[in-house]
Amino acid sequence: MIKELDVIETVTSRMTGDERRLQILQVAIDLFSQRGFSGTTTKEIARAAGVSEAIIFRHFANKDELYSAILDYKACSRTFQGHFEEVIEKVKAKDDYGVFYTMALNALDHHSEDYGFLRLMLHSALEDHDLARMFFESFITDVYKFLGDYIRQRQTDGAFRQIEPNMVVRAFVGMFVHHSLNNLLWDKEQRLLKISNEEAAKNFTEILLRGITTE
Amino acid sequence: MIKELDVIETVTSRMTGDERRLQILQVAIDLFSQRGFSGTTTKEIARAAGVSEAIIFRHFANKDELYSAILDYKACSRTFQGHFEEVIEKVKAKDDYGVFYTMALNALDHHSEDYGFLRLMLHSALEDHDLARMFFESFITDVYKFLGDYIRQRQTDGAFRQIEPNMVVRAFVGMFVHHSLNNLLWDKEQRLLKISNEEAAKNFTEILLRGITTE
DNA sequence: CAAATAAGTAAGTGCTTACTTACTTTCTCA
DNA sequence: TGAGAAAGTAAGTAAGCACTTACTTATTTG
Repeated sequence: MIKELDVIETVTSRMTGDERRLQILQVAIDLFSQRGFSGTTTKEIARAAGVSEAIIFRHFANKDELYSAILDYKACSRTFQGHFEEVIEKVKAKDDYGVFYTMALNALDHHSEDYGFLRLMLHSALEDHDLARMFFESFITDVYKFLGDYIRQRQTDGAFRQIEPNMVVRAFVGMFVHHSLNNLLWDKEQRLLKISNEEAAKNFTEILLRGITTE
Repeated sequence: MIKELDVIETVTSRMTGDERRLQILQVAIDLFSQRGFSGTTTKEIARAAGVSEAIIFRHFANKDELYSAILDYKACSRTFQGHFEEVIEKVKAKDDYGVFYTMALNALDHHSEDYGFLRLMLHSALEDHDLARMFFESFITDVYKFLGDYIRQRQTDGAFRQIEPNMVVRAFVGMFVHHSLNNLLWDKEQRLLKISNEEAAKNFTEILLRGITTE
């Protein structure tokens, strides 16, 4: 009996400030990604976090600051980081297939395991929020620089045709981002194209590489 | 003096029911595409249409019906239709470059001249509204069928490699849709890649065709 | 162990929202 | 030309919104 009470007390026991703050933030991220900023009420967030509305405003001055806090959170937790490491080896080895395949597969896997992230980015981009701007500045530009540099190098090697490198990146990124977006937004049952991420990455990479290598 | 009054009266004169209904609808489409459904108030719509809020509810039973009416409007005005006609000639001539180039250029031009349309579709897809479903059913599936059939045919001709045709469509559509989305959402100043629609369509088509033709 | 501190709540506040009512102005045509 | 229909409005209403206040409970610590 005492044990059961203990368990309940543990489960139900109050959190420290930081714990609660983080939990509210995660709940908010989840809800914002589903319904967007203006589509989510503070009442809903409170309910989902299992607390009263007032404690949300103890941790965040207002609703906007809640949105802004996601920025720091995402910037620190760096979902974006560490995505290149695996690819860098392939770059050093000038393994064209490896570079593009790994890049695509990593992205596709990340998208399918955290599809809330894509939704959050789309919402914040449509709402013209800083979160989208930061994502662009800190990640998209990096991808273009990273892949662009590789393509430039392989062009001077004579391995790739002379095309504007960023054009090539745009084409390639487009393939797998559109694929994820398609499965997330329009064709959730994947009626048009049901395929594993590996298969998709393989096909995209093959199409691109044949498309840009010198014959 | 009388003339000036006349002009003012003409400009300010009351509309017929149908005219007003249509105008409200167009104003609503514009605002929904900017701010989304839950981010737009009926008061804002009324203000933008230059009428009192009450007349919105004379024409549309509630805010939801306003959203639904866009469905019929867009379905009738068929922004989607007539996009294939130009391509059909190229298909008949088995002009591979023409087919894909025209397809891409048409889409890119359409996106850049009506970028509100893309925003509206994204919003409604994120909000899981019927509008997005209809767009998918009536247009996206058509594109996949149309291009997919062409690819299948050219595969039996021995001109294209054996790849899942819808995979090829996904890759190609991805290139130009992502390009438009990128310019619309993340890189409005086109800092990463400033290029004409013609140039983009040309490059995308070349990459794809080299990627899928038999060597 | 008591006092300070921090986590928590119930019940509000005033403002905004979608939507209505009761009334006025303009147009149309018998 | 005048009555009826349709376009329009001003001024609401109740519910919902972001946010606050005044107070209660639990946890830490000198």
